[in-house]
Amino acid sequence: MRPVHAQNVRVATRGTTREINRGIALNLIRTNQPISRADLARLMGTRRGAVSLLVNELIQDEAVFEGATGEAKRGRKPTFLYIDSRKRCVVAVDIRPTRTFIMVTDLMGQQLATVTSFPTERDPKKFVLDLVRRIKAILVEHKDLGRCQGIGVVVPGMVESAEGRVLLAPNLGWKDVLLRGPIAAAMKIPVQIENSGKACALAQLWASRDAAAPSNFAYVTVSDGVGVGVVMGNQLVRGQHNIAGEFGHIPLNVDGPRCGCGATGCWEAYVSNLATLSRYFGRDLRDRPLSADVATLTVDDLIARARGGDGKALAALLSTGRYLGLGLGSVVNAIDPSHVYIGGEITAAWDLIEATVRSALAERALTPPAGATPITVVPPEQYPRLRGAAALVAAPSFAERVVA
Amino acid sequence: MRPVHAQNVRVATRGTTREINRGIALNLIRTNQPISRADLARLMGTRRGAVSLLVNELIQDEAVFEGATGEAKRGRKPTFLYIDSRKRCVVAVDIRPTRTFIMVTDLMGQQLATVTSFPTERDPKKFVLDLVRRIKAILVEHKDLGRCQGIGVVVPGMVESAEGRVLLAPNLGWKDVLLRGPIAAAMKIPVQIENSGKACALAQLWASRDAAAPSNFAYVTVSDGVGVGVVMGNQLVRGQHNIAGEFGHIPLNVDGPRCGCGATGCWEAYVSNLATLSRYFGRDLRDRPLSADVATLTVDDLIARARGGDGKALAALLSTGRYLGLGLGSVVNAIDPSHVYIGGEITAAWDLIEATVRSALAERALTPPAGATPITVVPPEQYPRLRGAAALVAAPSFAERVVA
DNA sequence: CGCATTTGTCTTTACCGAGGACAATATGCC
DNA sequence: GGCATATTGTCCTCGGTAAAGACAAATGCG
Repeated sequence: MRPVHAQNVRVATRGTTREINRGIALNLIRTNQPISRADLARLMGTRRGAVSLLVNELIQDEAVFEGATGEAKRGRKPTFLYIDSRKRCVVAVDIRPTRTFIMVTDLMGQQLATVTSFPTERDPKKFVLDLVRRIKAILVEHKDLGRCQGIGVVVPGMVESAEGRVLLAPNLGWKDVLLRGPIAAAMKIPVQIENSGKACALAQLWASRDAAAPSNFAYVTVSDGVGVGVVMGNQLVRGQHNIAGEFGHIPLNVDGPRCGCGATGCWEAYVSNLATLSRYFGRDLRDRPLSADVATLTVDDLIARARGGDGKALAALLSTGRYLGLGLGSVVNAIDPSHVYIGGEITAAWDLIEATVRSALAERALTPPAGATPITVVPPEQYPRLRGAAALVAAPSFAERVVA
Repeated sequence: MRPVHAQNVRVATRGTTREINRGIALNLIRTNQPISRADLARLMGTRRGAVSLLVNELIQDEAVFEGATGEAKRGRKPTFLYIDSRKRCVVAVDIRPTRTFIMVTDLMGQQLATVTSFPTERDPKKFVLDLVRRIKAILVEHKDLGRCQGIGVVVPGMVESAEGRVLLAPNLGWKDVLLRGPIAAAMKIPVQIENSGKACALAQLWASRDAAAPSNFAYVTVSDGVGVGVVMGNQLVRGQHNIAGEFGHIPLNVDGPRCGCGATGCWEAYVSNLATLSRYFGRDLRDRPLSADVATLTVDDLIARARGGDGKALAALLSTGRYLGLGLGSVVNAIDPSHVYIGGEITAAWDLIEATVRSALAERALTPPAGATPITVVPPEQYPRLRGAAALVAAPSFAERVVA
């Protein structure tokens, strides 16, 4: 139920029907490829004749191509249709406090080359120069991947979309950094910047291949910070300033520890990697200088120690698990998702902490079904952030027309 | 950006263009009435001929009627079009812990008769009998209002939409109460049940008459409990189980006071009317038995005492104001609304607490613009809950067709 | 009264899906 | 191999719709 306003309206014209169906056909090919015209017609509930015209238009535009003929039990063999991602690629960039990662994918988000990484230069100007140089090198090296359609960049912080500006990324030490312009100018390719949580949610949304996939979900990334991407009604929630989903800075306790954002007792201050490690060492690691052993220990190491019998390590993880569950309670109560995805280093210890997380969530959820909201862990090997960065570029070309 | 799935798809047919434009025309008439066909054509950016056909169809269906001819500087005078709400009415019901309110409106949500109220019967079965009897009496008394199109009921609690079941309304003492079926069966009229916060948000959404009105906002009702209705992209956010927006049970402090929902430190436990009064009296009013003076004091009385110079009363209100602002910080961080509406008894003291609320909000908001999110107070005299109940019935008939 | 202006209707044209016919292609049974 | 059957993809006609513009009706002004 959505009211229509004068300035919003996009009146349907003679071509609107075609436009809508073209988008539907393209997306059904994307999610069901390989698929024949006849099957497409069945999925769409329309005539083969109509579908043929749509498909031929898509082929003309090089959005789709005809591949091999498929097999059929009886009758004429079908011609399979595929999204045409030949000779095109997308560069995905994941900026993280210590290292930055680059991956090349096709328009479907499939990885085309090995992931490379380099230390993150903290000075924004130097960083951009460094990044551009490395992307150019990769594209020259992989000329076979075709023309680069765009660059998607994810950042652990708040991003303003219109200008591609990083408003605030405490863990990077960036504030009000204009990223898109410089990169786009140097590369002469469209560039998209987005918060990592939102990008992961977008990738998850676009990875779904059937209607059974959740259409209301939250994607929670737990790393140096906590980012949450929210999808409602198959749409990424951005909010007024593109900073919706900052559940990481909703309090567990307003009288709690100070957080990098300036407030106190944020969820992030309880469950970030630094918070987990701080609990293990029994002191706040933000207080510098760090001793050498402390500085190099990672959450992965901590998990290894916990598995190796280190009781203190396990206790720190379980404590994080409990806070993670309590915060998930806030997410569930606020948006009532059908599913929650969790990414980040802590997921490697999921078998150790799941029960704790679940019971803490159930404590705060308002109804038993909400407390039992399914949780899926996304392992780092799937590169959720980089897939999200790729989706920033690839997804819009499949975007549905918004009516009215 | 929204992917299309096989089972979701609604392929555009020959009639889809018309269907879309019919909806647009109907909504433009609603938000701009009185309006002529020619003006409508200009708003829609289409030809008068096309609009005429649409409008005549709407007139045929009795959705729109031709009223008086308007004035024009030169040329032929236009025929004004209006939404046809003649001989139709909607019954709005607001169930609250102590009293239940009934109002009769037209399809535009305009009040048609005086608001009546009666004590809320706590036993659901008896309540339904009582309510049905009273609604029937009102409809008999006001035969001139025309045929009742439906009954909208708002409840301070979580509502399951499919069956019209109240899942949990702690302040009413209701749990898993089937409301819609019994009322609909007795009245033989469609009945809609909804959470009061969601309904208020819906009414606010539908009351907007131009595109400048916020399309992302939160409506916070602070009374016996705290309800929040969230609108994103001109659409009410319901979530998977229709319990999205329960910010009232997001913690300010997980180690805080016990809340009616079973958890601890919920926002509601800090800012509900009972919490405010408890602070004033210096003890938890949920602990019975109540002494006579305590039981009858309302928040309105407390505000009067504060204005009369009662320092303790003012302190209690300011304390509530601070917690209100901290909780609003969570709302702002989670959904980044362009606007926040606040309703409830506490709004009568807005001039006393606004500064406190705003500074607490700014403390927790992540960016200065987010901290400065506009807040509008909706006074009780506008009957926001009853307008929301009416919108439950009236809004769907103007609902936009959802494509794909 | 004649002219300009505006409204609302009507006619023609073009676009597109619905429906169905049809050729091409493949399998299985005789 | 020949024939019936099934399936795919194309083609043609029909009906619904907006686009474009002509036109009559209504109104004010000189």
